[in-house]
Amino acid sequence: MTRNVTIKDIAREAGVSISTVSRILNNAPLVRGEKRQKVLDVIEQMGYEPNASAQGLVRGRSMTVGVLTQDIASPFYSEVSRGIDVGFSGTGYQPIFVNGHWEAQDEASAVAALIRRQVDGLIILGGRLPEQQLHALSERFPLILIGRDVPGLEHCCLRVDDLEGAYLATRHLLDLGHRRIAHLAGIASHKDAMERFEGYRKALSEAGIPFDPELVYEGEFNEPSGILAVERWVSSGIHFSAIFAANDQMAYGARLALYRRGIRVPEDVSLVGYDDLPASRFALPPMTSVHQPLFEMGEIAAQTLLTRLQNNESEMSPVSVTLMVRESTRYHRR
Amino acid sequence: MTRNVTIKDIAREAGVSISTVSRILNNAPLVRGEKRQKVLDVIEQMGYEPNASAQGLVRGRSMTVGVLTQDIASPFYSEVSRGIDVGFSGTGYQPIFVNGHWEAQDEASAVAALIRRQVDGLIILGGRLPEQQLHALSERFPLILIGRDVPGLEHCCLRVDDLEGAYLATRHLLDLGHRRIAHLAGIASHKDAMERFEGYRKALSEAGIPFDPELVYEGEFNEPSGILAVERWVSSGIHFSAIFAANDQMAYGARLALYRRGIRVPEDVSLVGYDDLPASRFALPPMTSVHQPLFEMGEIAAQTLLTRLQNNESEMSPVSVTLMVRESTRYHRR
DNA sequence: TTGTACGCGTTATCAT
DNA sequence: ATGATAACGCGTACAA
Repeated sequence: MTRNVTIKDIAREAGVSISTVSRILNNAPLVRGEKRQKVLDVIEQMGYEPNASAQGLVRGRSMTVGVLTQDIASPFYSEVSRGIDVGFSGTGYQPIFVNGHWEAQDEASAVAALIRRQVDGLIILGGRLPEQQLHALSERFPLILIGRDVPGLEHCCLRVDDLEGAYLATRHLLDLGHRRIAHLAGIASHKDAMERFEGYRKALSEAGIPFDPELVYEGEFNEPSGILAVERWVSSGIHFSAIFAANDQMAYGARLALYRRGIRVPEDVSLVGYDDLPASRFALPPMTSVHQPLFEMGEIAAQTLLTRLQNNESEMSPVSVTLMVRESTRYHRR
Repeated sequence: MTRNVTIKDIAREAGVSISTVSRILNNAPLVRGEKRQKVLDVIEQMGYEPNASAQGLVRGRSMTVGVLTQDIASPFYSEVSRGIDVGFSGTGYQPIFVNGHWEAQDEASAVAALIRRQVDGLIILGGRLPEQQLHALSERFPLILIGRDVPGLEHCCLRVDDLEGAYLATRHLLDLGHRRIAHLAGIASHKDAMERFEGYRKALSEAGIPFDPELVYEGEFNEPSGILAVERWVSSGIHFSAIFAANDQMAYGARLALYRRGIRVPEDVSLVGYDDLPASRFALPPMTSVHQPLFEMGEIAAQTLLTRLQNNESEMSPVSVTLMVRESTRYHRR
């Protein structure tokens, strides 16, 4: 509606040239004290804010970074996003969040939108963009990949050891005496889902327990999948004393289905999730889960990108997973 | 790293002038078919993307809208954000999300950042910006306010009737025969918290039940508050057969505290939440809650802003709340 | 110490 | 049908 105030307006009002105003704004050293104060007053009074587009155009840097997430409303991504947000706050860089919905098509157009907006760097969470495109992107600007593992882009990838996390979870159940451990797997095309599956199998085989495909259900990383899995197992008469879910949301669904069947947790069945979402601390009972430092991962991604934007090399601090043992798991009496 | 491809590059490569390229990009009608194809090929091959900053500068519109939320990771805000995101997808407008953390200071600087980025419109969710500043903002560009009720800006405010929602919830419990209904209130400085409190009192007084301040606990809209409230009530020997929480997160905390005390839901105590977060459908037991159409509110906000950006007047469709009755509430036997 | 003038990439208004 | 050119708001090399 109202036109924005420009440097030219300030200059006219203060009776100086635009370059003087510009210099004051960028606090260059050579400006007379008196005139300086006058101009600052006018800026304050007129409510001037510099035009970032124009600044970006002339400086060649937009001071924005793009963040491609897959689902803005998923508790998983929003924790990471919060870390990214905090990591950039006060740095002058503004993160712009866009959604890819796990569709290479959507992701590509979202990235195109970011490029049009001249982002200086890019953080990508998960997704299905072809590796070739990721390589191309890393040529254009600093790139951070979370939850992907791309050959040749190792220095860009912030990875957590999903196999290790799943191994820890399964091992924990084994140590408690469980032998029939069901696995609520994630979407097969997601790399992390497959690695968690691998970790599960690794722990099993180490313990000398034969793998039973009947105990595996491929879910979609959401609550209804967990319900369906339990329904399937129970109605098929498949026995199990524990469930390891590839993420917390599926575990929540499984928890509800068990409740409906009158199967108690942890008295009858132990339950382990993955992600350790904030809600898991308040689940009934508080749920054992593999903790990924989501918030910290966001912060690390932001900080690493930041140093690379300043043309400094930097290693990416590795992050490790830990098993948060709570009350949804207990000893299995033979 | 690599410089971006510009129109000038395309023009040189295709052997035409920059105005021709620009015309083709904006599909102006008057371009020769042969030359046109040649240019399109070059654009495709060089991977050109228009510079949105430059476009914004000359057009006076940045095609971005600002969204000021308070906490990017809260399930409440992320549902609304998702609606906003969907509402703008495919419109050419790009929403930029920033966080205010419920601090007028942070909010003001976040808004300033958005103004520097030349947003064409603004959506503000909650927050504590002084009404005077909101008025000033509404002078600059189309403004939508969610969860606030500012005198003089009624046409900008997307409100849900919090008093009505709380009334419905409390009334539901009264209809089930409950007489001692505890209220887990929200932060007193939040308008919606106070309205929910009012709705609770209104239902009570209509039913001829005297208000008992002992039954009210002021929480902070998070899970630990719910735990503390129940601890306080139970340890003080205060009797109640139902709890109405001013949001779902506090209800989750209360649920856990009841569980720890061996108090069953709904057999011993009925529990009603507010917000109807996605997780409430999968709570143990699935939780009765006041549903606000968060996603739809985001969509409505986006659509309304969109039409106003095109200088069309538009009323804001009102949204209504509904009580989702699930399994955490049941009849109270006298 | 301060002002003038150019260029960033794009669109739009002129000529041609 | 196409090409030169003036803006848009800002930073900065250069001139004064």
